Amino acid sequence: MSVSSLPVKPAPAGRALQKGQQTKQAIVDAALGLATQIGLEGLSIGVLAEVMRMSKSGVFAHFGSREELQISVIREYFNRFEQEIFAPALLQPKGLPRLKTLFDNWMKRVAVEIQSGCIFISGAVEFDDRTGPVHDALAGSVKTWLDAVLRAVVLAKECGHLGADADEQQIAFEIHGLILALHYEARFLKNPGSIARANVGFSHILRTYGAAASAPAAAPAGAQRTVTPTAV
Amino acid sequence: MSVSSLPVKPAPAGRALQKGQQTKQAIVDAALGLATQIGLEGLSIGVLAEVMRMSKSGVFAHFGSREELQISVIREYFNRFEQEIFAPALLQPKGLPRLKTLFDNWMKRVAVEIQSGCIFISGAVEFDDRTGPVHDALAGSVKTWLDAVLRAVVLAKECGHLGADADEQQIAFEIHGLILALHYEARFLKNPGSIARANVGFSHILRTYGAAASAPAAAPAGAQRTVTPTAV
DNA sequence: TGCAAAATAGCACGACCGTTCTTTTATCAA
DNA sequence: TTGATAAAAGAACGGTCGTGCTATTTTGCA
Repeated sequence: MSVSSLPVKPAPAGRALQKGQQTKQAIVDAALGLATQIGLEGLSIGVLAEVMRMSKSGVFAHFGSREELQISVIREYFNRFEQEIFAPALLQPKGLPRLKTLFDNWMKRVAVEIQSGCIFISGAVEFDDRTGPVHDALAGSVKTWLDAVLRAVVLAKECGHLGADADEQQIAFEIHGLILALHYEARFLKNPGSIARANVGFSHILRTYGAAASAPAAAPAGAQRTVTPTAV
Repeated sequence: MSVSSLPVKPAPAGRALQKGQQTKQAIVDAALGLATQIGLEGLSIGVLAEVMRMSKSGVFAHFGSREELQISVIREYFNRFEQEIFAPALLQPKGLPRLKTLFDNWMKRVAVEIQSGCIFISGAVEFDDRTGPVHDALAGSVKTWLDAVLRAVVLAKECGHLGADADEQQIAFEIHGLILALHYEARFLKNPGSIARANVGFSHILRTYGAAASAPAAAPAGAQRTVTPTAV
């Protein structure tokens, strides 16, 4: 049976359904704005409808369930994350330049999120012992992102920009810790100077694991080490 | 007017009100158990009453408001934190021994909280842009605790166990980051090996900021540094 | 044992939640 | 302009929430 023989072919084939997708995108935008502030769990269809100046059922119809709305928000957040942080870093050459750009862009984003919040962090707390599609969507996005960071570290090591004995997972872990501490201390405790401390911490990591920092093979622990400035 | 001339003096002066305080403590215990899993916001009087096999109003009467219940939970959590982590560390001599004990006990606690959750972390996310008495109680407890960590670092530096140019706030910040990364990656992402990475990170911090790691005064950045084993 | 007071239960309230169903309005191609 | 269809609104549902009120039970001292 050829496709063209189907009854009338409901017209809007290539053409987008225009209005519908358009307001749906607007709803997701607004929902993301709310979710960053009050969390994915705090996000309610009622207040979202109020913000959108729509009826609850009007908003609801676009998603069919609250979970689907939350997943849409996660996807949108991930896309922006990728676009603002990851994509520009890929334009940099592999190795330290790319890793530094990645961290810098991440820091810029978090600096904004000190005011607005980060759903990768709040969501981790909200869904850490829950199962279901929302948890999976969130965990998947976070893992994809952290894997991208890890890959940047691995490439930097392969380029010889990090010590041959550097543990890539360890480095990624410590970088993640700096970001989390920044978010915690700046957003919750309102501690000034947190941004500077995260940056200093990153330069410490580069110094500790920098290529020239590797001790000669089989050197006893605590042997003298040469530490390069790593051109920060 | 003498005290004894007051009307009958409602008896239970020195004597505790026994039963009331007793069940209240039991309620707080149960509430803490729930709050670590589902958060302070997720904590509801209804399910708490169910767990306690009491009526909602029976539970409610002990606190007068949900906020007071949450604050009681925060206080209880802080007390346990102090008792399990901080008090034993004070038995150690100032300097590195005490700092290490503090970190080790903290790690032990977090290792448990990978299953049960930590309200200093989940609460920070839930109350980071909210005001009121619950936020204040939580922020106060966290600040007190982080200040205790900072003081341990300061003492270690004063004892000469850390480099003279070591930034105490920076060290405390990086330690906090390790704990947060551990909690995030182990509890939410179920990444194995996170505990080891936090421990390795801590020994890196001690190595980086260790007393012998201090470069001679006014040495140019990137000058040779001697790194001691720091006797881990 | 008796009795005041404390502790707990029972019930109802208003508010908000996600969701379903039905009806009205807006869209867009023919 | 018409008419099928998508989009949005409206109203209602069962549910849970925190909280206030009034009874009932329990406690602990005289």
